[in-house]
Amino acid sequence: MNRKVTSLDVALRAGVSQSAVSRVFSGASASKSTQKKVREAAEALGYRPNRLARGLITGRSRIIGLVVAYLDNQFYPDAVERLSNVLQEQGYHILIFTVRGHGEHVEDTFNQLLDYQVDGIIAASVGISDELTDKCAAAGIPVVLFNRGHEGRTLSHVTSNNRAGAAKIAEFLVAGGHTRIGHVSGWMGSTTGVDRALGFAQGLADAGATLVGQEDGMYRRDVAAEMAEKLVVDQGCDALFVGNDHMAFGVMDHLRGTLNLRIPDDVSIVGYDDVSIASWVAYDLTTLRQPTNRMVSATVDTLMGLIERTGDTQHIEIDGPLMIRSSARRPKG
Amino acid sequence: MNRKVTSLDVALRAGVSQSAVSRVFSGASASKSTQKKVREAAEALGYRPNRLARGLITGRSRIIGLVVAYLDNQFYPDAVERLSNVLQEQGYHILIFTVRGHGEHVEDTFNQLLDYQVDGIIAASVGISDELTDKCAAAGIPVVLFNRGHEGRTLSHVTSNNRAGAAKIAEFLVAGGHTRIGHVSGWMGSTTGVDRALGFAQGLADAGATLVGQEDGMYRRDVAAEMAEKLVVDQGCDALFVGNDHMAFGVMDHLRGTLNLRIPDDVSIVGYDDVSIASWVAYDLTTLRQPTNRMVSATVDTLMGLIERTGDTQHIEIDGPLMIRSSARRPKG
DNA sequence: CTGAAAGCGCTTACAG
DNA sequence: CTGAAAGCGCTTACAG
Repeated sequence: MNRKVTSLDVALRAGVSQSAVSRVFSGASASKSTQKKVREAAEALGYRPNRLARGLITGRSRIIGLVVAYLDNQFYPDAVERLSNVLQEQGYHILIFTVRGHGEHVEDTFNQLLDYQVDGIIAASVGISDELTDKCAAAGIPVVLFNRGHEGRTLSHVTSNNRAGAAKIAEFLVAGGHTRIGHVSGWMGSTTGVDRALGFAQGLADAGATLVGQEDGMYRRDVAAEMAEKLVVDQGCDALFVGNDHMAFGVMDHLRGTLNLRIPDDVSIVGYDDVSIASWVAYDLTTLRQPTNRMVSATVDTLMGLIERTGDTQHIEIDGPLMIRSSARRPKG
Repeated sequence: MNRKVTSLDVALRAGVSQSAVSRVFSGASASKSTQKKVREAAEALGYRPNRLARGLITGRSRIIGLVVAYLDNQFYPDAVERLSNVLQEQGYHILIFTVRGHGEHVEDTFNQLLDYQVDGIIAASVGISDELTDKCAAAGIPVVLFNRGHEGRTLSHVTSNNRAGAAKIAEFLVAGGHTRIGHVSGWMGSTTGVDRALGFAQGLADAGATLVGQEDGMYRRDVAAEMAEKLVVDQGCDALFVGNDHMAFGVMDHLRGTLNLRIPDDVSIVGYDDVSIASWVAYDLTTLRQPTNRMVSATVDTLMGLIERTGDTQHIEIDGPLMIRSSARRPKG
């Protein structure tokens, strides 16, 4: 294994100074002839600038820390892929940290992220404490929450319009003629879970209906299935809004497979996210689509604005459409 | 935003030299009293060592580059999560690069990875050209292929035993009484696709059966569905081995949803991977389980051995069990 | 054990 | 435009 080739090696071969080499690769001014000599020497030697060294001096690592949980919920790998693509286009790369959903180790994770001198942090599906917010602020590292809101006004966040979306679902279910409507919520320790539950309740109220029951599905298939059974069997619900698609699939499997109920004949099911599985015929789930592409763009734009100090803290909510499929009874006419 | 706190700040406050601070944090020798003074000062100042600076001098970034495609196939996010967890335990972190499945941009991706001075590279579901292999070797960066083999002997790789696994499936299908057996293969441009096809053909031959037809599913749901239709409708297959679960779900959806066939009554379907969706009752897919945990451990162990120069190139194939569920007819008795 | 010094591979004022 | 020099925040021989 050969010694690493550095800018000095290139300089020697090209017959210019090391600074000249640096200038060529950092896009600073350099004459055509210097450019040419340097590029040829670099090519011959297989030289590429060391980004860590560059980062040390510029204070920009071009690394974005991404904290993510729930990778078994297809929404997240999909979002990670799109975030990665958009960030790569801008010359940034993702250092990924996986955590459990309910907030353990998040602090430790953030510390490690800061050690790596990331230029910014995207926290997907993870809540952030005030201390952590302060610490990042003190370190000058901008944070954007993806698919999670934040109580305070200090952190940027990008979500779909969870309240409006859930209200749309409520309206749809009532219009479908359902009278015993229940909600298997997302984890009520998350803003997303809370906002969807709030919006749903409000939507029902606006349509003159009431919620028969609500249980916390904890974003888990098994828990959601159990809660759905409680709502349907014990409380006689004939329609369920399930807080995300991932849980909704578990609910459908349990209702059909174990309880032998028909969907939507016996129970209507509506989810939230519109992950690609939702359109698979085995589920054909009616669900509110999260506008992932626009959420991703907004997240990256916000983060870049913060990093480059051209933008400010943003709280963005994007409306998504209801994807009407066959898992829930459709309104007549 | 405060200026970054450095080891010098800590040294000043603790009344020791900057080297002493460094020693405390790098675990080199330091007296109890120095340790104490430094830790207190660091705590008070909120100091944490800059890993980039450390990496510059040690030549170890503690970053592992992970190149991955097909994130819509649940096998990969699952593997990424486990790789990330195991690596994190060892003090490494993952810089993630997403690429398309069929090998474009892989070269560019690797270059960027090298720019970041990664200590090693894991390529999941990505093939590597010989030039790329050489380049990484020249840079002294070890590469381990995950879930892909490699023609040459120079690259380490970890897979399940694709041939044995596929042979096991062939045996199972023949024992189930099927006589018209087809294969929707994984992309034949990948070693995984090829090995499974080879093993399947061999398994059939060993069981005294022959393959009715084989089509390339390209690891895509839609393509696989189309090829399955060809095999079943045009060639009268009554059993299909589909090269991975992700395609198998697409095939099942198409067969049941569009062609109105019953599984396994009309057609038996067997997949490969045993992603968690496979056990969902909507599919209940008979499939060969990839031993993901062991593959991940083997991958990380191999990579660590290479990085620390304590280990050698490895070619590891791990056997996985056939998970018998209801998507394929079971042998009698 | 500990401090002063050199150096990792770059970027960036500063003169010329 | 270009080179010499300082410096980013660390680690690590080298003396003491």
